[in-house]
Amino acid sequence: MGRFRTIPQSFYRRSAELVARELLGRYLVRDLDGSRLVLRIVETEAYLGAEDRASHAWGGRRTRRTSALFRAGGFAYVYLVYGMYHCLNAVTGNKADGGAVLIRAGEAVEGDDFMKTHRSLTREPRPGDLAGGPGKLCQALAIDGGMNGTPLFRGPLRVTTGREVADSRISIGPRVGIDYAGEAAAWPLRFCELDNEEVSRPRP
DNA sequence: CGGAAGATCCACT
DNA sequence: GTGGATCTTCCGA
Repeated sequence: MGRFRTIPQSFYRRSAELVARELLGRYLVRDLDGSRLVLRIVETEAYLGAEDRASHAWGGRRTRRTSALFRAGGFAYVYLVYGMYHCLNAVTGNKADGGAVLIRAGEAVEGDDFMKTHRSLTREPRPGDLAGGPGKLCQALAIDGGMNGTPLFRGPLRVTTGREVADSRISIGPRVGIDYAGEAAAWPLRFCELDNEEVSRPRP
């Protein structure tokens, strides 16, 4: 039995809020060209689906872009933001729920040299440089739209067990970059490991 | 069919 | 702290 044991699909078939909290401390493993890159997840955000104005599934709208979001929990939802960066989500709940967890930041555990290359960093990485934000994280692991809809419970991009982060070590705050979402903008659905340097700005 | 906006990041002042 | 990059997607006309 290896160090990184893949988490089964059933883990994701629960509420986005719960999955977001419990993804902290788990490992995101990426197989690429015979190498293995591993990030420990330190920041997530839950998106609740139809009732959540910040969610791409708001109002139940289902478009070409968001179709993966309406699958059963456990699949990746990857989309392009601002024409330049990709964001990785884990779909949660049951089919057609529209819930998801945005994986916002991680700390490198294996393969940091590859991540550094993927991020086009020349100098020595400072805290947050490698994967301290959703766009950076996807660059570090070479994740793009081609991984949209792929399973996270098997295959070249997957989530594995890891030491659980205690409640007392989790800070909770409003989500980032969703000021347009009205009331939902204030909902406490962002989860970070307390005092972790890789967490993105603004630090809660 | 046009326009606006976006779950971001970086360089610059 | 501010603005620019960059382009797909979506909605309204």
